[in-house]
Formats: sequence, C-alpha cells, structure tokens
Amino acid sequence: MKLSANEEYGLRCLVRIGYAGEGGSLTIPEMSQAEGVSPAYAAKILRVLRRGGFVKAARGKDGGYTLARPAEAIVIGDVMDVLGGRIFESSFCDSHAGQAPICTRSVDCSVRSLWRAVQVAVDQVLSKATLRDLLQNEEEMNTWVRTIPGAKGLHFIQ
Amino acid sequence: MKLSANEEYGLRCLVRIGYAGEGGSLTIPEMSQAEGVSPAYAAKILRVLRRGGFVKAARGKDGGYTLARPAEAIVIGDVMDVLGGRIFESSFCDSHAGQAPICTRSVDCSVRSLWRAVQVAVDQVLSKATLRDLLQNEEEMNTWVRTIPGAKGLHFIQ
DNA sequence: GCTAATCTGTACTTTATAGTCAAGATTACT
DNA sequence: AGTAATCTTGACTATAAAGTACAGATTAGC
Repeated sequence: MKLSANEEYGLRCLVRIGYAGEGGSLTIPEMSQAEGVSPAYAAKILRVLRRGGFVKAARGKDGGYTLARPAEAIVIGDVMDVLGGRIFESSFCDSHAGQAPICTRSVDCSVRSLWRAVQVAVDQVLSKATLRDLLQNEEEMNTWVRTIPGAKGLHFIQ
Repeated sequence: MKLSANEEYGLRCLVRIGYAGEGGSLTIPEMSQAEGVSPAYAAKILRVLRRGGFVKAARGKDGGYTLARPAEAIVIGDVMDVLGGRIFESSFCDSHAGQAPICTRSVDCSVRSLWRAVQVAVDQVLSKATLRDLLQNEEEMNTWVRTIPGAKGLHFIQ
C-alpha cells in the first residue's frame, strides 16, 4: 500500500498554496522549483487539484493558484481521494474477482472486511485533518527548526 | 492510496491456504481457478509469499503450498509489507525530494508527519490482525451466508 | 494592439506494475 | 526407469502510472 506520486506532490503543492495565505498565490514555475519537479508535471498535478475544487487558477500575468476555500474547510481526506482514489474501491469483487463467481464466497468477504477496516482507520486520520492543521504544523516546525541548532535533517515526528 | 494486485491476490491465496488447515495444502492450479487468475500469475504471487516465509512449498506429485507457521503466528501487517511495501518509505525525502534541498523544510515535515500518522493508523489494524482472525471471520461468514436466504451478493461489513 | 507572463489541453514518451510463457527441476507412484 | 503432477526461474509482453512537450488561450501593463 503505497502513496502515488500524485498524492505526494499534490498535497505538497496544496500546502504551499495554503501557506501563501489569503490573497497570496503561487505560480506553476514557483511550485515546480520548490518541489523539484518539472513545470509540466506541476501543471498536471495542479489541474487535478483545480478540478477537485481545492484551488482556483488565475490566468495571465500576475496569475497563479490560490485556495478555493479557507484552509480549515479543506479536508485532507477529500484531497487524497481526488489525488489517488480510495483503498477499498480498487478491491471490490468486480475489479479483482477474476472469472470466479466469488462475491458471496467467504474468502472475499473476510479479505474485504479487512480492507474496509483499513480504510476506516485511514479515514479517521484523514477526515479529521484539514489543510489548516498542516499549515499550523508547518509553523510549529519553522519555530522548531529555528530554535534548535543543528536541526538540519531533523524530521518532525509527532 | 490503493492496494496493489499483489496485495489483493497474495492475501487471498494465503487465506485459502490457511483455510486448508494444518497438514492441508493447495496447488497453484487450485488457487488459480479459485481466484480466477492464470496459473502463471498465481505462481508468481506464491513465490513472493514463500520468500517472505509465510508458506512452504512441496514440489512433485501431491505437492502444493502449506502455511509455514500456525495461522495465529502470521501477522497480516507483515504479509502486507512483503506483498506491497509500506506507505511511508515511498515518500521519504530521498525518493520524492526532486532536486530541492528540502528535508529540513517545513512543507516536507508537515506532510511527512501526516503520512506517518496514516501509517500508524494502518499498522494498528494490520499488526493486530493475524491470519487466524481472517479464517474465523470466514467461518462466521459461511454460517451467515448459509442461514440467510437470498444472501447471494451480500457483503460482510463489520 | 503588442508583449510577457501565466494557465489549459492534448498528445506523446518513459518507467513501473501486472500478467504470460516456456524450459527446467523435483517428487510420488508404478 | 518412466510418467505425470507439481513447483522454480528468468525472460518476455501488455497495461497503467509517471512525467514531458508543445501549441493554444487568457490577462496585465504599456
């Protein structure tokens, strides 16, 4: 069970846009450079975020991306669903049953019930977290890094 | 965040082998047919499970796969790690930092701390569950399906 | 209106995952 | 020893995900 590149970079870009604050905006070249990915790829990811309704784009000179809503109204779980889909739907009978008529068979149901439990556990984390939480975390981190000498390479682990 | 095909079919095959019970064994053709995948693909998946130390293979006539340990000693989290890797390792700075020197930067750390929280939540489910739990679940399900008329297509949702 | 900075969309290439194939090795049974 | 059933391996093909390229559309400022 891995994170897709979309999920990783998509969320990072969203955090950066959120960090730009109300009225602030970020351009594709800026995010591209900050994340170390190509502008074309950043554009592709931002398109997903825009279609998902999380960011708004302004074209032309002085354009860029801003949050479509206040950070506290953006639930990370929703963002992740749009960027990478859900754990569970990819393993329903229809997609992984092969030719066997096994939806009513017990092996499927015990495995599916496990997947569902995993999905619930993930949702409990991701549906409680809003973008605001990540931004605050970030501010804490800035302080953290500033106050601790030699903090280079330090990772914030809750 | 999705399940890989390896995770889905690997765990299903393991459940089937476990269901065969102590001393019982299953062959590749049997699992292939039960899961509706090709024998070659089943073989590939079983190789992963064998190298992970979860099943033992017996070659030759009357051969097949059996559990390498009692079902209660097989932790599903370990199986999933072998079949599909972990959420977190794929998103460390080294793999997704691009060219930017950002391990100490706050965006990374807030996102990584979120991934870590997700991983912890998943682990809480998967490290508590053993293969035995899935097998018991299966027996319950058999009863469930037998006792309820028209249960075809019914899904066991805890 | 012209220019520069920006987003948009489609189509393309590359890489990773999923899935197949065929030849070889092992074992039980006769 | 011979045969049939089984696992083992490595190389192959197909499909999906990741990442790129480029021409087009929009806007601000002059």
